[in-house]
Amino acid sequence: MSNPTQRAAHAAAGTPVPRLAALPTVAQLCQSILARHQDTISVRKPAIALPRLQRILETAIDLSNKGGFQAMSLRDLSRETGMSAGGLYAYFDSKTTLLKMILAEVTDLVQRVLSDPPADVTRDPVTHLRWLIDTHLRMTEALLPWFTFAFMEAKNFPPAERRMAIDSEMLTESFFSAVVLRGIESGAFRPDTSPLLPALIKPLLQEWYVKRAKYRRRGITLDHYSAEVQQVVLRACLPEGGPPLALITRPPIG
Amino acid sequence: MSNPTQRAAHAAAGTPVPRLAALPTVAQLCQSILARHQDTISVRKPAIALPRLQRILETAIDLSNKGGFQAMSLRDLSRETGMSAGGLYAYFDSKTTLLKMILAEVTDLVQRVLSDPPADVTRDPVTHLRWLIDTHLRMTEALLPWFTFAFMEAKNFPPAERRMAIDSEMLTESFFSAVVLRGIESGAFRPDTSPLLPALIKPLLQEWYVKRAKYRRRGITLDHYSAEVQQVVLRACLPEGGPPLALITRPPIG
DNA sequence: CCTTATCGAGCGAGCGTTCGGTAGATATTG
DNA sequence: CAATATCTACCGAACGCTCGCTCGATAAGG
Repeated sequence: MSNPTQRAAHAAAGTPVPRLAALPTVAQLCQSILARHQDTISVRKPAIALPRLQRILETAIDLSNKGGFQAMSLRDLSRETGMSAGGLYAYFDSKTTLLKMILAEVTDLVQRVLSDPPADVTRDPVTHLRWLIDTHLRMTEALLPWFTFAFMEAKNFPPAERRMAIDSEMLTESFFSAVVLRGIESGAFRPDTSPLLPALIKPLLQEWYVKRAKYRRRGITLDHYSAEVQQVVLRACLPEGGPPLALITRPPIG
Repeated sequence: MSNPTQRAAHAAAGTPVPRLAALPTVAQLCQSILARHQDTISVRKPAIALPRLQRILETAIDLSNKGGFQAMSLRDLSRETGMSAGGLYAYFDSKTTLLKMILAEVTDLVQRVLSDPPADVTRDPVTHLRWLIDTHLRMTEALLPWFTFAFMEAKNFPPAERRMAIDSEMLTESFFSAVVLRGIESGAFRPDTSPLLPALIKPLLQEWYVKRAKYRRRGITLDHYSAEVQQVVLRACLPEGGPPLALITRPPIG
């Protein structure tokens, strides 16, 4: 597959990527949403508001993920949550607000997680790039319904929210852009690395959660998928004669 | 960027990819739809039916592409086409049928075009793979609103249509799979080429028409994008030491 | 007993769809 | 070739229904 010389060179590229910091739980996301919407949520006691809000959001996401947000009626949501139509309106003032709650939280989460890499990751661009890819994949895996929702609904937005979704995407791309640029400057990446590469990474990451069922059916694990995407991306930007990329995989979680 | 030895090797990989056969015009697509739905379209004279149907479909696609198919009411469509609500129903028997008309035509088109490569393209896997990528991109570019529609609406389908969309996607992937496999067998591609690679190509092609506005804003041309995707894909499956991939571009149309 | 949280019937608007009606083109007839 | 009959393509008001949302009534806890 590769000669020993290649195997010896660029050994750093084979180093395991550190695991991402602990992701927030769904309850923590809901707490954040609750805090952000104090003025529109009329229920005051957190002990009551938090579990109710969580149930509403999770149910709304579930219902939306089959058939779309528009197709989910508040009667559906009422039946499925066990709350009345009026009761729901203690937690949001319009159906659109409900959508914005979820979306804002997801985009905020992406920014928070990707902008906070462990110190030892940022030392070299190869590790940093691999960390970004792997972390994004693991984050979407852990909160799959939330990201599926965000992806599926972002397209049919009123202009204001659409703009928010676009900005969020640009931000994600900018994380990849920055690392690729740094890699080129430091000589770790080939100088003729395509400036389009950062834009091409995003759809490869989205593919994982958008087509999740397909990869589950085929028995592809997250570790496997992550390694393959890292491989494709690194082959596009690393100089030739590097280490055998097939060996680049993440250590099992533990 | 690359040494002369590399430049000499695998010269075939730098050969221009033949252009795709002429794509159908929108009028031809509508004619095909008209033929396929003779029994549900009650207007008999083609001289009347064809331009009307085309106006209806193009308007429906346009309206759907801002806000989604569900959000487009038949009153909107009626106003925008200048036809009455009842008049529209001479061309489809339900709103869902309208959607199916467009979708079936798009998936059929993909199959027809991708399964019919020029003879000289199929000789070697590298050229064939590049032709598939380039042709898919050019097809979606030529019929951008149709593909945007198909992509955006495929998600929120009733089970039967959803299955159709999935099958269509699998078919597209199978074109890439077949070529990659043939390339591995013939020794043109590295034997450890990821079996996931064909699945990863699709999102890179979708990216072009889904985010068309973004690339237009950045001044990225189709030729440029096509070349970059070819580069990323080929780097993932070609053995090292091949020709300088940056030189692989398509000849200008003309 | 007042505050807080929830209920659920009901409102107006808008949806996809239908259907009786009609103008104009086309065919038939004497 | 005029007169009549038929048909074609379309109109648009109206129907039944579901939607997001409201609001007065009600229940529960301190």
